[in-house]
Amino acid sequence: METKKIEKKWQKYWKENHTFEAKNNSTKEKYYVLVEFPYPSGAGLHVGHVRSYASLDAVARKKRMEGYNVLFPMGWDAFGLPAEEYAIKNHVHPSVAVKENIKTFKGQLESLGLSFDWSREIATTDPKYYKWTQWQFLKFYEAGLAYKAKKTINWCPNCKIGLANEEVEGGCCERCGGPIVHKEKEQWMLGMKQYAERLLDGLKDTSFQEKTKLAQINWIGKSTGAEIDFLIDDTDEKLKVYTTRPDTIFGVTFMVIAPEHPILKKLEARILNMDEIRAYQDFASHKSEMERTQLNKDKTGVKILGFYAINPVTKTKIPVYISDYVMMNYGTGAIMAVPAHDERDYEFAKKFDIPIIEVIKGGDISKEAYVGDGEMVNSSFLNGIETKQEAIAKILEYMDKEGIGHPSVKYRLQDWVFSRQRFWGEPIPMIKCENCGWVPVPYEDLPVKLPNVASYEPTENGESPLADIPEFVNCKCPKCGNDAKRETDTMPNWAGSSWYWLRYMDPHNDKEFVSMDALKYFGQVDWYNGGMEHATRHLLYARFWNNFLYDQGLVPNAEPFKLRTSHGMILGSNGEKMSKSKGNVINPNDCVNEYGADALRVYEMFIGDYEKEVNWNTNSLNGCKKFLDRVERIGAKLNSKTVYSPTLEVLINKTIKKVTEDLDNLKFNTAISSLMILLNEMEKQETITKKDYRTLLLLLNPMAPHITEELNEKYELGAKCCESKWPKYDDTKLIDETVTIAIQVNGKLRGTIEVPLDTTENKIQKLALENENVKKHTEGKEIIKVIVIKNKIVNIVVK
RNA sequence: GCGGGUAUGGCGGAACUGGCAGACGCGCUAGUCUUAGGAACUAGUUCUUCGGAGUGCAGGUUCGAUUCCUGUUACCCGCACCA
Repeated sequence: METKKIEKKWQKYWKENHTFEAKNNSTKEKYYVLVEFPYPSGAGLHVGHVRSYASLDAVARKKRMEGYNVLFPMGWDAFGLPAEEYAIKNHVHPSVAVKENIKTFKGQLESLGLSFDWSREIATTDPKYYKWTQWQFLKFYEAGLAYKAKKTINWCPNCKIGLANEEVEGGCCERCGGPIVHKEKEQWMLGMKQYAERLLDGLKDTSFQEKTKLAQINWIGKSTGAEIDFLIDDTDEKLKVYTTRPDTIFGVTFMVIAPEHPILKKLEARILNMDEIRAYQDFASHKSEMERTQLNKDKTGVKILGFYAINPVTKTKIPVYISDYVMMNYGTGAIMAVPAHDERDYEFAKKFDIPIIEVIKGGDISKEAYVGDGEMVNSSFLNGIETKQEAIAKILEYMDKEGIGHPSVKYRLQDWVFSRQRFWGEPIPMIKCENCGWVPVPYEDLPVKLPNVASYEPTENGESPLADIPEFVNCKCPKCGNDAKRETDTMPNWAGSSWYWLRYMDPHNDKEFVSMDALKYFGQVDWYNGGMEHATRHLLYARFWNNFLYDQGLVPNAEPFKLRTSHGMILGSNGEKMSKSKGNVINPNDCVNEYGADALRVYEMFIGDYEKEVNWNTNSLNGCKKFLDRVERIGAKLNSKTVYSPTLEVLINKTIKKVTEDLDNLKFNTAISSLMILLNEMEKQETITKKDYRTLLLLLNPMAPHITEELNEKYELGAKCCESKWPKYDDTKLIDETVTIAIQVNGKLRGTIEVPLDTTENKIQKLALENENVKKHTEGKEIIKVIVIKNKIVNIVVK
């Protein structure tokens, strides 16, 4: 039978027999394998998806054979801009395009024979799904963690959309690449910052790959320092600063506050150069994020005339500047500047001709700021202290006693901007009432559905297109019954993916977002694989969300994922990222048509180190096809015996061990190469036994599920592979009876000898010295030492 | 600037806990069979002046280093005026 028919045949069999459906009330131990669900783009499946799905499919299939009740689900992360843009152009509801795309994607995934449990398929755009996304938003709201705030946000003037920090790349919009500006806007926020420490700490309870943990730690950006109050002269007003170096307080010669700092408003009456300040504020806000970060060497700012700050330790008057190198959204939006020991402060001081006081010995402050450690000077009671830790401890003790400062911890992580001014997202289920303020949509009224309309363009003032739809906007206040208006912002793309793995556990439940029974049984995701590009954003949002649900008693574990792994990208054969414009895109469909799904799967697992990016190579795909053809052809050598061939027994046992371990350790490439080695050896035999062949097929089945089932059936070797037990190896049969021992002279290989296993060291040494070639290299030389490592190597040291 | 990673044949990559570097595959070469082959099979394939030399480079530890240590270079990724 030809490949295509075989593959269709087995795909049909699995579907009709519900072979891969996980059971919710199983007595078996569960194993939850999760791959990131795709955004169903019009372009269809990418070979990169296949790499991840095929590899984790092999894991899932093997775990099933090992006796686990495996949950391996798939769904669609289908909200997002492309569908909306398509809708704007063609005036069709985005759900229409999404439906089409899902159909294409699903067909492609099915043609690969991936063992997803399709009975649990979900889509974030399905009202039955986003009802519960909205429901969970209300939980955040009730807990005080969802709030509306006027925020200086990252605004993309091109997309007319507010972006989270996570969506800004180098000052540019991640989507359109255009520059980001700052804009004040009322936005729904989720209080993620409060969870910073938890998110940091929770990493200890996961076995994420180290690089993923580090990316998260970096992103959360914890820093330990102190908050110190500087009084403003002639007032009770305080300027609170955050610093990691309170020990340098005697070196403070000026202060800098962010241009948006509220104290400017408060002390407006005293400020003599308010015009100049306003002009600078204006200049800073119109500067794009790009300019603000990239031209970072050139410091700008304005000295505030009209008040001073008082150094709480030295009681000296200190001038205050505004400058955009201080950010309002980090720390307190104000810093104490120590130009002698901070590069940025140094540059600013040089530019504005501010004095520089050295308080730590070791550098040359006429040339640059010295940021290293050293002896404290010009610092009153700190003088003479040699280490940073000691100096910080002493000054903090002093500050605490005097009530002027205290230790403080800050995080880079910000609250999550949860509003988007877009149509194609989950409506935020809130209602604004003149009398009652913000009122949540009652639970029984969920979901707040997206309406059917003709135009999907954002409004000119940047509001969601929903704002232009009176039938959607106008409603009654659930509390007082008066006329009210619906929130027209929608949730960000990350919302639906922040809990989807939970819904898979109980996808058809219309009473609860997931039943507690299902949650308790399936617990955490055992193995979650996805792209490295999601190591910070998606993974942090998801962990935050799950930690919150845990605090609400809604899920039984704080951390959602035990293990997180990432696959490397697949690049075009020219080493560049696959893209239409470069003409190097490989379509998985074409590969399946020409080589078969099994060959594509095996190739993508064999292609190289799973975690590294790799160039596509169609020749190599063909090589994998040839391997499968050889597996098929060797069936002709079958004899009727049901034990292992003695000549193959050790190798088969070794191969079982290797494949078993490799599939658990992301080493898909060497798992396959070990099967190739086994096949090579089988081809050298006159005949092979049924047991030899069946073991090969069972081991290969997770990678190449169709052809192995077919051959297993054809030669009547036993139960269906997918319904059989994973082969076990015999520890006592892993070692060959003879070993080859290398003989070195002065560390250089001069010969090898074959000896029975566990030959004594004396005997080996004797044999080694008798070796002809070895003699040649030892003749006339003094043998100083002979090192014999049993079963391995001999090294003869001569002079 | 900070944090992390990588470096092995023509190519993708193997190598357990320090013990025969280059497994496995691609490509290439020669041959067999064929009307033909971009099929299949067989043999070979790190370089070499045939002494040796070889895992980015320079050292070190060791009987022995791709593996451990010190220094260094290149490239890749993440974060970045974060106080």
